[in-house]
Amino acid sequence: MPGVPHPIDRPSSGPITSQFGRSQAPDYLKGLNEEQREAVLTIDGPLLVLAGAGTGKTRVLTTRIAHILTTKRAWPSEILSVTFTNKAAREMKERIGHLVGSGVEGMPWLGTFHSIGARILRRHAELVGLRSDFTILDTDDQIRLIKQLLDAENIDEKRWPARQFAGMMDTWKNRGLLPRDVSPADSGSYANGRGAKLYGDYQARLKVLNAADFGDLLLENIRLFREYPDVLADYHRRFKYMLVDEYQDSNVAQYLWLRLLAQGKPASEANICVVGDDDQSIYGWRGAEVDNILRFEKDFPGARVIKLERNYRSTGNILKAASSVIAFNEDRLGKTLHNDTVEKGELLSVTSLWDSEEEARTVGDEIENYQRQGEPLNSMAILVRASHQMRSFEERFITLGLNYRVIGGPRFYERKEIRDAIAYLRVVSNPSDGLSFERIVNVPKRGLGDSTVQILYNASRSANVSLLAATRMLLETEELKPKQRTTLRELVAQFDHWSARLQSLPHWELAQQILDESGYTAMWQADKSPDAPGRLENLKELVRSMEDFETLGGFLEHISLVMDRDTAEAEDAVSIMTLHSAKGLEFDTVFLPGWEEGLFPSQRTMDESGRAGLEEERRLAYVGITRARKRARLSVAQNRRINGLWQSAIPSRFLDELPADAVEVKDTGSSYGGYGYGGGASSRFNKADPFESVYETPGWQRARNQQANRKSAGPLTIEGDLVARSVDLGNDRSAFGLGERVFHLKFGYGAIIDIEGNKLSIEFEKAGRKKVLESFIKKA
DNA sequence: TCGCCCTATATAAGG
DNA sequence: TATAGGGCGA
Repeated sequence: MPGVPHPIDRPSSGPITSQFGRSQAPDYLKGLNEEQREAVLTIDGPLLVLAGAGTGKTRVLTTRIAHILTTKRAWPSEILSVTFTNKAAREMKERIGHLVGSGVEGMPWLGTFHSIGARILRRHAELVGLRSDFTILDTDDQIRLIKQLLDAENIDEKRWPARQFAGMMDTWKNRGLLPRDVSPADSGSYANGRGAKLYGDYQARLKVLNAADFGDLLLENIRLFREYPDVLADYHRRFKYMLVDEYQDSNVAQYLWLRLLAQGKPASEANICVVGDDDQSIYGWRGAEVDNILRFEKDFPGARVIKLERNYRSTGNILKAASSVIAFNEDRLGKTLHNDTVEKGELLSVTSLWDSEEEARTVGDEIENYQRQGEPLNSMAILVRASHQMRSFEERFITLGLNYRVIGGPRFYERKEIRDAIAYLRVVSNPSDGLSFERIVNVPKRGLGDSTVQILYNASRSANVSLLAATRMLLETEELKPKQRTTLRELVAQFDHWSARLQSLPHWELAQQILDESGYTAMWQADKSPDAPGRLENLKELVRSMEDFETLGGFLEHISLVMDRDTAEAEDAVSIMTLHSAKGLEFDTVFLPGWEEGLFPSQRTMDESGRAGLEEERRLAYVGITRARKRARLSVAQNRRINGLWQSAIPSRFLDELPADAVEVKDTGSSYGGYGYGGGASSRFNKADPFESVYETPGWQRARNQQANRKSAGPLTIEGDLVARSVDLGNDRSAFGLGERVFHLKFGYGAIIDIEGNKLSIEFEKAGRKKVLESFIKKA
C-alpha cells in the first residue's frame, strides 16, 4: 500500500566522499564520472543537473533513484519522478529495475506529468466536481465538444474555427489559467471577446460529461492543491524525493504543480532534483518555458548546480560543430561539450543539390554505400525539419527497395478505426459517455444522421441526462421516426447485452464480439479502399493488446494516456523522423537534409517569434547534429516544391555557423549553374561576424549573392538578415506587371498572366503554366 | 441521409 | 500537390 508510514533506516550523514570510499562503492556507482557521481550522491536539498547532449543524463537519474532506494532513504512509493513521455518513463523503470534487482516493486509515482496528474485526480475527483471514473478526452473529442458549444452560442464556425479555440485553451491551460484568469486581451482574440466565457462553458460541460481533457489533468490538480491544503499536505508527507526529467520542456502549469508539491519544506531544503539542458529546449511553441530552468536557483535558493559536459556519444568534429552552432545563441546558461578521445573522426559534410529528388537520390546512394561497408541500416537516420520532407526519401527508398521506417506520424490510437472501437468500449464501460456514443451511433451507417442525433441531444439537454439515457426515454415516445426508433432500440439493446457480458467474458473477447456484432468489422471488410486491410489488422492488434490488461477500465486508462506504440525494431531499417522526435535518440550516421533558409530555420517560427524563434531553431540544429555518433551529413536543396509551387532556396545560415575545419563541402558536379562548391572546406571561421560566409568557394558566393539580390528591395543590414524574409513586398504592389517577360531558375522564360499578392501565374515557354512566388522570378 | 465534388489549406507534437 | 471537410444535389 503506498504511503504507509514506516521506519527508515538512515545511514549516518557525512561527507559524500567518505560515505562511499573507492573500495566500498556500491556496484551501481561504478563507471560514473566525477560529476555524474556527484549528481547521484547529492541527495538532500535542491539540485539542478545541467546535462548536455550525450552526457549520461538518464543514467544519472536512474542511478540516483537506485541510490535512494538502496540506502533506504525512501520506499519506491515515496519517490515522485516525472517525465514528459511514456517512453522516457518506461525506460527509467526498466533501468531502475536492472540497477536494484527484482527486489523492489515498480515505482507507483514514476510516470508522465499527465499520468501522475490523472492518478492524483482520480483519488480526489469529487473535490473538483468529477467522479473517479471520469473520461479523459483527447483532441478529437475536444473539438467535437467545442463545435457543440459554438453551435449553441450561434458562433460561426467558419469565422472562428473550433481548432483555433482548442489551441487557445491549450495555451491557457499550459499557463495554468482558469477561465476567470484569462485576460480580456486574450479572451478578445476569439469570437469577439467571448473566449473566456466559452472556456468557462467548456469547463462546465466537461463536469457534466464527467470528463477531463489533458490540460485539466494538471490544472485541476493545481486547483485541488490550492483549495484543499490538507490534500496537498498529504502529498508533502508522501513524497520524500522529487525528480524531474527534461526540465527545460516544462510549462507554467507543470512548474506550478511541481512547486506546490515541493512546498512541504522550505525551498532551500526541498529534495527536488531537476535535470535538463537549456540548449535542447525545442518546445517553446508548445508552451515550454526555458525560464523555468534558468531561474531554478532563484526558486530554490542554495540549490546545487552540477554541469555534465563530458560527452560519451560523438566524435570531436561533431561536438565541435554542434558547440560552434549553439554558441551563436545568446539566451543560454553556457555549457561546452567535450570528450576525452583524441579522435576527431570524420568531417561533417555539406552537400548542395539541385532539388529534393536529387537530395533523396544522394542520401539513398550513401546509405547503400555504408550498407555495403557492413553498417546496419538501424544505425542510420534521416532527420528532417518538416514532415513533408519525408516524402521524397520514402519514394526514393521504395524504388531502391531500401528498408525504412518512419518514426512519429499518426499514432496508433489516433487512427479512425481504433478511436471508433474505443468509443464502443467506452460506452460499454461508462454508459454516460455521450461523446463516445455520438461518435459511433451511426458508425457503421445505420441511417441515424445529424437530425436524429440533434433530437437525442435536445432531449439529453432538457432532461439533463446522458445521451444514452435520453435515447432510452425517446424510445418510449413518438418523437422519432419509426425507422430510426427501431434502429436505436436495437442499438441500445445491443449495448445492454454487451454491458451484461462484461462480467462473464474476458474483456478482449467481449471487444471482439462488439466489433463483430455491431457490424463494425463487416464495414471495413466491405470497404474496397487500399487501407481497409490495414485497418482490420489494427483492430486485431487492438484486441490482442487488451489481453495485457486486467480490466477494461485499466485498458481504457492506458489508451487515453499512453499514446505511443512500441516501434518494432526487429527489422533492419533506416529511420526517418523529424528533428523534434529525434531528441533523446542517437545514431552512428545522421543525415540532415533541407538546411535551407525558410525551411530550416523555419520562416514561420522567425516571423512569429523573432530572435527567440531563431534561437529555438538553432537549438534544433544543435539537437540534430548531436544525434550523430560518428557522422553527420548535411545537405541543401536549391529548389523544393512546397504546397505545389516551386521555391528556390539559399543555404541555411546555420551552415555558416559551422566551423570550417570540421566540415567538408562536397561537390556533386550535377548541380545546375555551378551551384556546387568547388574546392572542399575552406579557409576561415569567423565567429565575430556570424553573417559573413565562411565558405569562399565560387558556388557558395553565388548563392550568397543571389540572396542579397533577392532582398535588394529593402535595406540590407545584419539585423535585417534575421527578419528579411518577412518583408513581403508583394502584398500591396508587385514589382512586376502583367504581361511582363520574366526568368525563373527552373522553368526558364515566360510571361506573367496573373498576379495575386506575391504569387504570380506565369505562362512559361517550355514548362507551361505555373504559379510561383514573386521572389523567385527575375525580369528577363 | 448519403455521397460526391469542390475548395480551402498547408511546422514541429507530447499527454 | 495532397488532403480534409463542407456544401449541395439526388
